[in-house]
Amino acid sequence: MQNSKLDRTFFERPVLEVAPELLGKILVRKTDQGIISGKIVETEAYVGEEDLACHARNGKTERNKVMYGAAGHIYIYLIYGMYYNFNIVTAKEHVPEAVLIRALEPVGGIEFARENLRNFGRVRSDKDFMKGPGKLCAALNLDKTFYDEDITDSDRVWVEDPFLCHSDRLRRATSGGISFFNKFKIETSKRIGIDYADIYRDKLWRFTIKDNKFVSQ
DNA sequence: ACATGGATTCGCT
DNA sequence: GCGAATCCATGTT
Repeated sequence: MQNSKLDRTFFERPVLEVAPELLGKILVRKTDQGIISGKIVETEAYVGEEDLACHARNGKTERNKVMYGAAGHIYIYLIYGMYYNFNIVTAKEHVPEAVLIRALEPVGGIEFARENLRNFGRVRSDKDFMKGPGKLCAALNLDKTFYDEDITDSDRVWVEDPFLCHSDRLRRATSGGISFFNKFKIETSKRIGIDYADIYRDKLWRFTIKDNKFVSQ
C-alpha cells in the first residue's frame, strides 16, 4: 500500500490554503475499540495573532503555545468546561495558525463512535454524531492527551487522502455507498461563535462541502 | 487570589 | 430563541 497519510509539507502552508484543502480528506482514529474514521466536511481557519478570533490574539500562552510550533501538531483544548475542540497547526514555526475540524461525515467504526457518544456526559445524540466540533471529539475519543501530538507521525490519529489511498480498509468503507470520488463544491461562510472578533467576525474563513448533510447548522 | 467567559450542545419554551 | 451544564486558562486586582 502506498502511503496516503498527509505529511508535514501539506500542513506547512498558510492556513487559508490548508483549511479548504482538508475538505474531503479522511480523519482516522485508531482506538482500543478499533478504527473510527470520517470524511472532513467542515473546517475553519484561525489566522495568527492579528485574527481577533484566534486564541493567539494576545500572544503566546501556556494553552496556545503549540500553535507557534511545527505544522502538523495537534492543538486541542477544553471549551465550556465539557467539550474539546480539535485543531491542526499549520504554517511555519512561530506563525500561530491552525485549522479547526468542525464536522465529519461518518465513514468507519460508526458503532464505536455511537458508543463513545453515549458514554460521554452531555452529548447524547446518536445520529449526527460527528456534526459539530465538540461532538466529533467525543465520537473519536479525542481529549487533552492529544495536545501537541504530531498528526503526521502518530499511530492513533492521522489524515488520509482518499484519492491516494488503496488500503483494503478504505475500499471496504467506500463500498458502503459513500463515494469519495464525487466532485464537490466548496462554500465559504463566516466562522461560528466568534461574534466578539470585531472585523474578523465577517471573514469568510469557514469552509464546507456544498450540500453535504453532515455540515453543522 | 479572584472573576470572567468561552472556536458548544442540548432540551425546553 | 434561550438558559444551563461545568471547568480552567487567562486577565485583572
